[in-house]
Amino acid sequence: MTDTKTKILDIAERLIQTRGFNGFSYIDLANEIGIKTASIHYYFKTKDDLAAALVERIHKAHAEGFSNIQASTSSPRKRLQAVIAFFQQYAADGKFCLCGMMAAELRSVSSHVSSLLNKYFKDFQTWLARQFKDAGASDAQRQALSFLSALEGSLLLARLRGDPKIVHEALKSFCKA
Amino acid sequence: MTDTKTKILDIAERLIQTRGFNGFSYIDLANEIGIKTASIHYYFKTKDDLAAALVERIHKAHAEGFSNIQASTSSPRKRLQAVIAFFQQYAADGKFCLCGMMAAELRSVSSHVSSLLNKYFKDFQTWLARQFKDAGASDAQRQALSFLSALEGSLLLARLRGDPKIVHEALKSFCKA
DNA sequence: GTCTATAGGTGGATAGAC
DNA sequence: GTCTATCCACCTATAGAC
Repeated sequence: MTDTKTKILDIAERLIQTRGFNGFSYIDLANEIGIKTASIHYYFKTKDDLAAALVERIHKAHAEGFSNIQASTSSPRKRLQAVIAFFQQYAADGKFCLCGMMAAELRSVSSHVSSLLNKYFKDFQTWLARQFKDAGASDAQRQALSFLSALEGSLLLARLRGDPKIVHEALKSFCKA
Repeated sequence: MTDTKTKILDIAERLIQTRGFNGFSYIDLANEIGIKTASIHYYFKTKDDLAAALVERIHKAHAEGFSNIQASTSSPRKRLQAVIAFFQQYAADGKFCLCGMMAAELRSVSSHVSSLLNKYFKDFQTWLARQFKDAGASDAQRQALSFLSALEGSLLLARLRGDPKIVHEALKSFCKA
């Protein structure tokens, strides 16, 4: 049996990825878990605290995921392919990137959360840059920025069009060059 | 003196680009204009009607803008540069793309608005593909998709980091090849 | 930890007067 | 066209009992 705090995080993560931070409420969480909203406040005093916990949790999870890819996959191009496949699943599930969503709704979160989002994307870009550098690119940082941008943008378009393959299509060129 | 309906559209456009569709209310519009919320409902019966009008208006405006660039700018690469400069101004103003924002908040709008968003991006991609084709690319449609994705994603990152130049940086490679 | 109860605010939307 | 008045639903958050 999963504990309540984890349940809250799991459901909130899914709801933000599908509906956005301003598109769900504590009542949605409470109803799905079968508790009352007051109990959610016991774990996360404010909605912004919940947002911060979610960004930190997904930052950690993705960092571990990237680390695993680094260890298990031989070539930099194949590592990038693995990342694409992972995020394409978001689109297939009707989800957007959690941090991308919050970056869109930036004005609705505190500067603390905004700072956590910045850290998430900075680490993501650094990992990507390492792949491009290992592949022999001279402008690894810029390529990493382009890849990251195209990933976020293609997730938006893929969900809008109901076609997850768009993510792979938009990022294809980065794995060939 | 601008008429009320145009004022509503102008202010709503800015608020959606900065705060998102779920991040502003009829009271925000009414306060800025100096009227009451009931008067907003006279022009736009529901918030979704307002959303639809905004997507259609910006679709038309951007189509005309692209048409002007097509007529006034000689090379396809320079035309893409002009588009980048236009959207980079959004980031400089702390704004995201209106249609990108609504694509993120997709679950909060009707299927009618969702359909209008699809049309907007389809036309955008078609115009971009024409530029890549004119520049001699064999995979113009795919390049257009990559460009569009990177544009949307870089707008998110540029605003988050408070650095508009990121848009130009992320799209640089498309204007060089 | 979870509950009841409630505060206190904001949301979109409508009816009908002017 | 714009207003007043109002509805009713929803939201985040808190106090205090169990």
